[in-house]
Order: sequence, then C-alpha cells, then structure tokens
Amino acid sequence: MVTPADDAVFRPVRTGNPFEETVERLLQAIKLGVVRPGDRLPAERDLATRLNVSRVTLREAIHALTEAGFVESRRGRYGGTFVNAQLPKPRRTPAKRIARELGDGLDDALILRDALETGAAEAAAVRALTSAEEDHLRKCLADTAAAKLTDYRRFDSRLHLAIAEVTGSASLTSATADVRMRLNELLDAIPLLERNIEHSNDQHAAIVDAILAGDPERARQAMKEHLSGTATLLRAFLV
Amino acid sequence: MVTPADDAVFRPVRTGNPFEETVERLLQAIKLGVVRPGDRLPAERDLATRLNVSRVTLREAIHALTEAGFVESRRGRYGGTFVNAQLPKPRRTPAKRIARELGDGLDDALILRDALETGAAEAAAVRALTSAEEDHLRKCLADTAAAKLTDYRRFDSRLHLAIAEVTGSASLTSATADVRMRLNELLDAIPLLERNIEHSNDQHAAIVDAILAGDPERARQAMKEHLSGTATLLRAFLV
DNA sequence: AGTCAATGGATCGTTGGTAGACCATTGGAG
DNA sequence: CTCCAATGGTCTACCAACGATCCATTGACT
Repeated sequence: MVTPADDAVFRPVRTGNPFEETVERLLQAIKLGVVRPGDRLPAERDLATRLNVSRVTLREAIHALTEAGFVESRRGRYGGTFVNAQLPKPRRTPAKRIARELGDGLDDALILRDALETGAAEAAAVRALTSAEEDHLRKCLADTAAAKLTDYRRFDSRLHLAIAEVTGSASLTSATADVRMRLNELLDAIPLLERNIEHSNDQHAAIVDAILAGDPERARQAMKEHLSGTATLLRAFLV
Repeated sequence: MVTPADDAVFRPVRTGNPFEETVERLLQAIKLGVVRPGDRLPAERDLATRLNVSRVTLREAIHALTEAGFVESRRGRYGGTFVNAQLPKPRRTPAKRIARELGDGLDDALILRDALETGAAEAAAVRALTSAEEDHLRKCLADTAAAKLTDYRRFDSRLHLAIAEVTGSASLTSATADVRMRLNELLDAIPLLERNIEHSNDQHAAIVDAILAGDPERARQAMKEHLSGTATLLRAFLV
C-alpha cells in the first residue's frame, strides 16, 4: 500500500539551487518585516556564513534583489546593503491563476499554519516572558496598528512572527516564517480592505493581551478566531 | 536591535550536503516505520527522482545504510533494496551527552512538536475521513498496541505520523516526521518500560477514538496529555 | 590631511554533485 | 529454453558552488 507518508518522507531533499534559496530567504527577511526599509543587511561575509552559502552565491542573490528593486549596496566602511525605502509593489497575479497553481497547496498551508500559530500563541502564553520580550510584542502590535494600508501585510507578518519568537522555539519560528511566505503570495492577490484591518487589529490586541496575561487557552482561542478569518477570506476569493 | 527573528530568517539555507541529507531521509523512512523490515524501497531511478538527487548520490547513501546494516540490495528484475529483517540496535548514547549536545534544542523540539501534533490531532478530527484513512489509522493503532518492546518506538512513530497524514496536509506530515526524528534520538537514550507502554497505548486509543468520532477538542486534549507524558519523561532524564 | 578598518567587488582553482549513457544480473513470461 | 524487462552497478564529461585571495572604495577618527 502506498500511504501519503511515502510522499512525506521521500519528498525532495532540496528544492531549487542555493542561489534561488538564498534569494527566497532574503525576500523573506524583507517581506515579513524582519528588516525594514532603510535597514542594513548584515555584511556579506557575515551573512554568507550565517546562511551557510558562499559569498559568491550570496552576492548573486543580492544582485538579483538589487535588479528587482528591493535593495541597494554601497561600498566602503559604513557601507553595506540597504533595504530600499520604496519597496516594489507586489505583482497582483490574478487570484485564480495562483489558486490553480497552488491547488491542494492552499489547504496544505492553511492547516499547517493553524497548527503552528495557534500552538505558538498558546506556548507563548505559557512561557514566562522577559520584559524585553514583552516590550517587543507590544511594539510589534503598536507598529501593526499604526501601519499604512500599503505596509500592513509586512507589519502584520512581523507581529505574527514575534509571537512565534517569544515561544523560545527557533524551529517553530522558522516554520511559521516559511508558511507565512507561502500564504502571503496568495494574500497579495486579494484586495485589502480598511474594514478588515480594523477587525484584524482588534484581534491582534486580544491575542497579545492574552499572551501577556499568561492565559494560554484564551491566547489560543483568540489566535484561532483570527486565523479562521483570513482562511475564510482566502478560500472565498480563490475559488 | 537583534531579535530572534533574525536567526530564524538568516538560518542556514542548507544543512549538510545532499549525501548526508539523503541518508537522513532514508533513515527517517526506516526509523519512523514508513518502510518496514522486509519491505522494498522504490527502485533507485524512481527514488532518486523523488528525492531530487542524482542516482550516484542516492547510491552512496544506500551504500552507507548497507554498511550500517539497515538495508541490503539485490540485482536483477524483481531485485531492489530491501530493509533488513533485523535492524541494528540504536546506540544508547548516554543521555547526558545527548542532552548537552542538544541544549536548548530539547525545548525547541518539544515546543514545536506540541504545536504540530496537537494541531494535527485537532485537524484530523475536523476532517471527514475516507474509510481508507480510517482503516489506516485503526491499523496503525493496532500495530502499535501489538508491537514488541524492541519495535515499539517505530510503530509508535508510525501511528503519530498516520495522524498527521490524515489531516491531508503534506507539509504538516513532513514537519511532524522531522521533529519526531529529532526527538527519537533522545528517546533512544531512555529506557523503555512496559508500564509506560501500556499507558501510552491507552492514550493512543483515546486519541484515535476522538479523531474517528470527529471530536476535535477531545482529540486535541488527548494528544496534549499524551505528549506531556513523554515531555516530562524526557526533561526528567535529560538533566 | 592622512590613515585605516570595514565594507562591497572581482577572480581563480578545486570539488562535490549531476546527467546520461552503458554494463551486469536476475527470474518470470512466452 | 530463450528472451527480455526491470533492476542494481559503473563510468565519464560537465558544471554549479565553494573557499580563498586580492582589489577598490569610503568615511570616521586621529
């Protein structure tokens, strides 16, 4: 008998070449708001080491992002590679096309995200946070609430990532970042409404509040409701 | 400010070379019980394609596993690479040494597993399962309950993987398999008691029962309790 | 004004992995 | 008994990625 587990365990050991994956990773940093417009990326030598990629490959990736308008490099001491103040607008690929390409991938990603993010909210609430972590959460929440429409997705992602961070699990954080990237591509195909944002902000506040209060069950439930909102939105648009 | 998100997003794009990762993947298939003793692996050409590695690399990996006593290859039509009836005993690395090596990694993995597996249990219960899926779950449960002490970990893993499978999310299944591998290494350092197994079997039954009954909250709760058992066990032994 | 440390930019030899073709073996089908 | 399809086993040419080294630029500090 052939079970789906076969597919899980015999899936590709690597997707794409180092160059492509490096580009993806840098885009992740930018699009999830980990580095913000004006920020400097780590120096090439450092970054290459951290990404475990040769400097040549990293530079090729940076070059690609430069051409695409995401970053710019400056030479000399106090130089570096900087995220552009004006980021390129995401191409609004027709939702249907994306939906077709993703196919089962949509449910796949939504189910995984649900597990990761509700799990993260709960775990974050269980944990005793340092005051630095609490401040970080509050700051991300405030930034998101104050974000302009065009920046909203970035700050929103950053907040969700922050919640994963404060669980203290690096793996959980990475996984959350990855699945979020997959979903953001879809979300970019959907118009963002001011009304949705307000609702979203309220939910964010409720989630963070529950986490800071150390109430796992409430945090979990608040996150669950929040996620189900976007899930419904996505499913509705991508049919 | 440097946040942990930096580490998450600037983590290595690839860990190890294709050879090492291929070995890991094949070991995963064997140790998580996806392929069982006596089973034949897919033909080299097929498997290489699925893993997205060259046949040469795959063969090197298989060779390594042959030397380690996990598999054996036979030529000719109706030949292939077969999992040995007698698997090598896991080396009982002293718990302390493993704990030291893992360090934070233990909590990292436990938190991630919690999110993934409780999420999986819930998602599985929400979903309308096909009768084939239900049978698969029941079979894995029965196999585990009937497993000998030396095989227990494999069947246990297989059951947990089966629960992830029936969520329908391939990504969730892969992630579960990966984190399980990390934890199994630790579990191998801990003596397995008959008493623990009985308790474990009861909990497994409760989880599967809740899933088949379509009761997400109960499934989730049952899984949570089950996991907290092994988590406590691990934390206790690895101090 | 000069220095220099830190940064991006460029080049080259080495190597691990790949793709593809071909060989060797086996056992069921005709 | 012969054939042959499917499998593991081997070889070779090629290339992407790496590691290492050196160059070019910049601007804060002395």
